[in-house]
Amino acid sequence: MMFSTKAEYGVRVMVELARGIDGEPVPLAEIAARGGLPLAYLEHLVARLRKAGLVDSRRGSRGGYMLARPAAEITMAEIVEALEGSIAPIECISQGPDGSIVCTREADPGHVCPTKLLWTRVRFAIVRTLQETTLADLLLGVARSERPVLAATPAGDGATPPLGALEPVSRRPLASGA
Amino acid sequence: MMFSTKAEYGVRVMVELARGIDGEPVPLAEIAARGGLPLAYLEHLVARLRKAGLVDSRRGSRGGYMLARPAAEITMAEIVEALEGSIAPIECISQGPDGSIVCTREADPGHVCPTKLLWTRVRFAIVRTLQETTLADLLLGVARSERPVLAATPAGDGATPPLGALEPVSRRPLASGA
DNA sequence: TGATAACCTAGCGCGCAGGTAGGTATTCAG
DNA sequence: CTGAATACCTACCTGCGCGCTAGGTTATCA
Repeated sequence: MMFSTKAEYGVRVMVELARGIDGEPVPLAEIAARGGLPLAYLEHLVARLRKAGLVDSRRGSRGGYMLARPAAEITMAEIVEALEGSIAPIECISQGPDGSIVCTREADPGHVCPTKLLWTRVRFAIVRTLQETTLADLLLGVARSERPVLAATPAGDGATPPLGALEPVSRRPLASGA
Repeated sequence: MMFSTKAEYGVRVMVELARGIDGEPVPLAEIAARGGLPLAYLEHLVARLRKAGLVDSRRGSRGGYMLARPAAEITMAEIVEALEGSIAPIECISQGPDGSIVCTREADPGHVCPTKLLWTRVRFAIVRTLQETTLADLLLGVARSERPVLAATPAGDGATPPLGALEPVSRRPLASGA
């Protein structure tokens, strides 16, 4: 609904690569078959990942793809942005060349867009989460598989609409080294 | 890109309503004209807002829309959800009837989807941000630049550190040359 | 009584996500 | 050397939902 299948499939591909034996490339066909995903489509996605320097490839027989870096040093932000392009919650909010957040409808310098604050916050929340989660985190989450996920909806709070159960972000790895 | 114009326009409408004189309805045509937005389209959006109990209406001459509650008691989460439906970062993640987060591709009880953790986190980050921001916050932000709840302070706009500064995607291979 | 504005239902175009198709280049096993 | 396996590339297709329009019917006020 918000991110496309590019991000969804792409992250799955990266997880599969992270699971492979170190140094041994994983053929894309294997990943496609295992996940029930269209191979030809994955090829497009993995091409972007390669251009972004997230995966390396080996051609020919016994070839395939492998992570360009250790899983702990690859953040979801890198993966998602390589696939989806610059992250923006809505059309009118984007990131200028200098890194500043600009609002399309805020042409007049005098006029301040009241909604800019909201979308800036939302964008930051998303980006931060994507950056704080590494590929290694996803693998760990699977290893310690059956966590007691809290399924309680705090609907008692009159003002709060139906919201989901959530898992706390417990770790914050994010070594700033890239 | 992620939220549609429904959310964008809808929030703008709500801001305009919040600016109106208390008790005096604001005609939608006025909001449309002021924001340069298509009136007929806004009618659809405001209909959803009304069904969600966020706005009240008065028909006929001198009619219009007004907030159903004080601006400080209306969260962005309510607005966005009324317009966009249940908030989910991607297709395969949705909220079950019991409030728990379910993953479409995770049918097998034995098999744990490794990417579920990521999207659950992302969803939570978005929802929390939307809930922590009220309509009144946006008005205040316009009146005076206030420190946001999250450290997302865009006050200087240069305040997007390497952390928040995702490299723009280097490849635009679209080249759909006519 | 006429103007104003909410309210309702139906439809439409077109961009694009999501996927196919078919080819070429490279590497390995035997 | 040959053929299979695999990455890599370019082009094309297609359904559908977003964003918007159209044209009506009620309700309310001056």
